[in-house]
Amino acid sequence: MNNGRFPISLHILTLMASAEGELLSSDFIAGSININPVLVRKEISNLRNHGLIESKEGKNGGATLAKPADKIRLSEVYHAVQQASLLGNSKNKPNPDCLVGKQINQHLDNLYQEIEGALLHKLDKTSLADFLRQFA
Amino acid sequence: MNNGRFPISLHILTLMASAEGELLSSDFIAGSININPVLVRKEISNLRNHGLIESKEGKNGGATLAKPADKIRLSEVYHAVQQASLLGNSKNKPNPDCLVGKQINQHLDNLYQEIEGALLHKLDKTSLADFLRQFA
DNA sequence: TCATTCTGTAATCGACTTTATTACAGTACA
DNA sequence: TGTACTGTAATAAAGTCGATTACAGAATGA
Repeated sequence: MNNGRFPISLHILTLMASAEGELLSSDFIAGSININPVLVRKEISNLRNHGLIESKEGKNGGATLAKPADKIRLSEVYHAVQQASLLGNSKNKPNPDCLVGKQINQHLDNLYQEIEGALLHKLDKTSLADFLRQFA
Repeated sequence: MNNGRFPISLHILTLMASAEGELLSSDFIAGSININPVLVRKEISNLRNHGLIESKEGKNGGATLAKPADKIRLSEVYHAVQQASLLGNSKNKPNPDCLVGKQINQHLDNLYQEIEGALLHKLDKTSLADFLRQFA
């Protein structure tokens, strides 16, 4: 997956969960994460496409959660930002004349799928509300 | 983690497991993975530092497993190549004046540690010999 | 001894990816 | 109708990854 995006998306969602329905501007969020506001808007756009966030344009606009924080699983966040395989698909084209090379990608894929299953199981057990609750 | 290295290291180790004690040259291995031999030697160097491989310099040199394939857990391979956090530590320095920003890295770290635990549990159950056994 | 065939390692380059930045159209509000 | 936002494209800057070159050192065997 695109490593840097998960923490950013989770940060955004955590801020919104703590704001309890208030609309947050991309500038405000960017100030908390300490990144560029355009990047925040891009992530918000992605999270919106995945049904986690609603946003409003224009003056006094901003974004907020599309559903209660206890209804958002961290596995959904993972799915929203996940692009590539977890441990990295070898983009190499191994030698097909080699017994190991010929089959390894298939076996790697199987292994990744198992591992990702374990990871998603964990993430599925934690809601955004659970995550927020840790903050003192 | 450095995504691309896990499959490469596992490929190397799988070749060695299938070669049963024979010394394999970096050129031969590179030919199976279809990457540059220098990269192979770098990975071998790393795996050697982690006690998984032994190598011999000079003519007719090469590398072989340092212990039987059924004594090598895939979790060891993961540890050998793992550098960064699984889901990616935000390298951002969040705003310390923000309640969420101030604490989020700590909570992200905790979350990652939990998830990584689940992942390692899976990888710990498979040995290199198990992995090789899948190859027809 | 000495040419050969390897490993080990550093250094550099190019390709690719990621993030920051600039720019600007569109929308809502007061 | 000015202001404060979002949405999005385009470009630039920075960082990362793999390939490649280069070369010293080690083991072998003729």
